[in-house]
Amino acid sequence: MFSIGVLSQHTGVKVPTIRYYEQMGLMSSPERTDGNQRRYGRAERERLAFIKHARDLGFTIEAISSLIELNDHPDRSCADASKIAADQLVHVREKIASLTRLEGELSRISAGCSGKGTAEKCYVLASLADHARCETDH
Amino acid sequence: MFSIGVLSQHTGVKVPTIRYYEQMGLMSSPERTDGNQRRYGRAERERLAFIKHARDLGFTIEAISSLIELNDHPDRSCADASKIAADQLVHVREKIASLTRLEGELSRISAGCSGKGTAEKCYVLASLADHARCETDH
DNA sequence: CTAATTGCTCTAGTAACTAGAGCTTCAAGA
DNA sequence: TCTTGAAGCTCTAGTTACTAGAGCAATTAG
Repeated sequence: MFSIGVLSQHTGVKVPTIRYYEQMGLMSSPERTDGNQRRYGRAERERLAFIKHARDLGFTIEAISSLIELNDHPDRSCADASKIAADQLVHVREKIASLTRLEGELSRISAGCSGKGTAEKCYVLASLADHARCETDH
Repeated sequence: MFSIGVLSQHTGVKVPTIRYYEQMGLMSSPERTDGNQRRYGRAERERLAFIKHARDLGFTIEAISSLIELNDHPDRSCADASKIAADQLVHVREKIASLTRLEGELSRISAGCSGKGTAEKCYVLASLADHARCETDH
């Protein structure tokens, strides 16, 4: 059994974040010492690693709740897990596409200004003021 | 002079968002009717269009404040505006890079599961439980 | 003149934490 | 055994950029 600080070091999840996950119901309430401090075991470390990995992949807390629920019931169909992962993939791809459009516009705007002139003739400011200068929708 | 609803329609910025921008100091307090309703003119519409365009490009409210400040002082150097745009470009590129890494991992994980088996053997769940299965850092 | 629409302010909620106050417990050395 | 400093506890509030809702007042079209 180890303390929340040790669990934090093992998993790379900050101490307040672990307590936050407990509050949100992602982690169940652990055992406590007589002095009311949390004590964790191997199972909890694995669950937290699962959560961290999913968060790193951009899953929401809500999605992770569903994934954990499934993980705790090995006999159920994994259709939901499959769908959650597929949805997240779509979400990430949409974000990449949208950011890539922004990147094009921004690099054009940024390249147009050396930063050595005055605000009056600044290409950055002029571009922001006049949407018609843009090449793509956004 | 037109109302906040008309300004909203002209710019595509929602009414509560316009009031929020005013509260945040991005928009200055407009004239009011005797009945205390906001009335806007051409200059305000242009400023709001500027703000919307910058928000669409992902600039923060704080960055937009600086950009507006510069826009209001045509004689100043545009070095700050240039830097803000360049920083934002870097930020967007970093995000794209990070999301692209996620996309690779997620598509691998998602492809490994048809959704037709049980949770026990689910590749999605197994992948989340075991970071060692991943090919890249994240 | 009336009714429907729009506007007003204020508070609280969203996601996923993070920071801080003020207090208690633990662990290791003297 | 005592002490002291680190770590832990709970609770509240702050972060970003809005969004939703309550309860009321003003405007405008017919």
